Amino acid sequence: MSPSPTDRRVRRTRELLRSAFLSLILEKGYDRITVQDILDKADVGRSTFYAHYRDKEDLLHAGFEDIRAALAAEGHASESDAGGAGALLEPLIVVFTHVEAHRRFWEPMSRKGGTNIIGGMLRESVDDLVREHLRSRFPESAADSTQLEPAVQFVVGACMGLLVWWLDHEEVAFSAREIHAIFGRLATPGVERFLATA
Amino acid sequence: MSPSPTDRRVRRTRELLRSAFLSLILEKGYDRITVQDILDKADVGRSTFYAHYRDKEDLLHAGFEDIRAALAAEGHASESDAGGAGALLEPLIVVFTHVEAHRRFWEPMSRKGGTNIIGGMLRESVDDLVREHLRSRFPESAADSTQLEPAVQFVVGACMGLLVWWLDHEEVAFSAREIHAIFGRLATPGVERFLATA
DNA sequence: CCGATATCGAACAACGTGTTCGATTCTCTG
DNA sequence: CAGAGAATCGAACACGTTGTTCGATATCGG
Repeated sequence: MSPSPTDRRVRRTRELLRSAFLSLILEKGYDRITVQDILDKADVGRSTFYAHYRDKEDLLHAGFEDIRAALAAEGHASESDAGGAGALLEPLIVVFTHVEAHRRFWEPMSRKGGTNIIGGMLRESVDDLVREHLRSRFPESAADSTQLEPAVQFVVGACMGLLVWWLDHEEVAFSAREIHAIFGRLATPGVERFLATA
Repeated sequence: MSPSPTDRRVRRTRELLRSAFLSLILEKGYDRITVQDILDKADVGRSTFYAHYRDKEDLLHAGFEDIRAALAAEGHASESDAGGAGALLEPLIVVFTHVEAHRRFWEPMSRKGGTNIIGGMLRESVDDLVREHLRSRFPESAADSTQLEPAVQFVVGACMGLLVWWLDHEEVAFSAREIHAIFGRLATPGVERFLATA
């Protein structure tokens, strides 16, 4: 993806920007961050920023690659562990544990107003995970995308719905395992029935 | 909500702004609209706009009240029709038919980048609908909000997921009734099991 | 050491926002 | 229908943000 640049200055600059951006997200949320904020905190010249990234969102995408890759990897691991044995949707536990571990980062996702970019990126990862998982579990149904896709969108939407609510209500204090169990109980029966009848 | 103003000028101005705004949404999507765009199309003075609305979003909310009310009303009607008899989640058909009827308006909701405000407003309506419906169907479970809420968020998320996908893929060509049926098949079993065991 | 390259930083143009205020026009009421 | 009150106009303004440019300077890799 990003073939580590040879020049030390480039590495330095990108690292400064990336970490400044991250801490700003934790501190005030993505929407309220201004390019100037990033410049100040990273102590990097304005023109330098635009020499590396097109804009704020570009920087976000670049920085998000790590998280995305990590999630996908965990997903695959959990996938092959379970083989085809475990409960349907069991592999999605990685999403919940991941979000639990990076709660501070993902919390802004649930903010009512403003852009949903951060949530959108998590959604993409979940989307990939779910689609691949369902495809491998129901090879016959998977051929017909008007059969598989609705199920995928249904599961992803439901999952994101629960995630956002979970993040937004710290007082609820479910563990990742608990909320995932609830998700499983709610989603599994319908999805199984829907896709089993190929 | 908005106690129809007595002064004709006020009514006129608000109507001009509202309809200009709506046609702009249809034409270029919420995000790309500028206050100046609205002013030009409505042929209204700048200061006049700010005399009525705090900003773009305020205008959106005001204009959205109609849709919101309509949806809630349809929901209630469909609710009492079914009594407690019909299939669980049957009343949600109104959401799908509504979106189908106003496809042009809701389509921007599925745009990847940018704000999700429009979708958020639809979500709020669906949220109300679902919560009230589930509450009336499962009075015992409803008492415990850690029981009811996850189910609500699950259903709303799943519904929105399907809606967005549906809007985004005109080529799929499901009717409102069909997509709602799919939704029902996917959601009903899990929700019923989850909430029945009070 | 040196040529190439990255960074700096100030200045700039463009755009969007929201406010102000005096002049003008319209409406409701008595 | 007159006139007090209220709404509208519109231009100007201050402000913040964005993305670009360019010459001077610092730093790198070979």
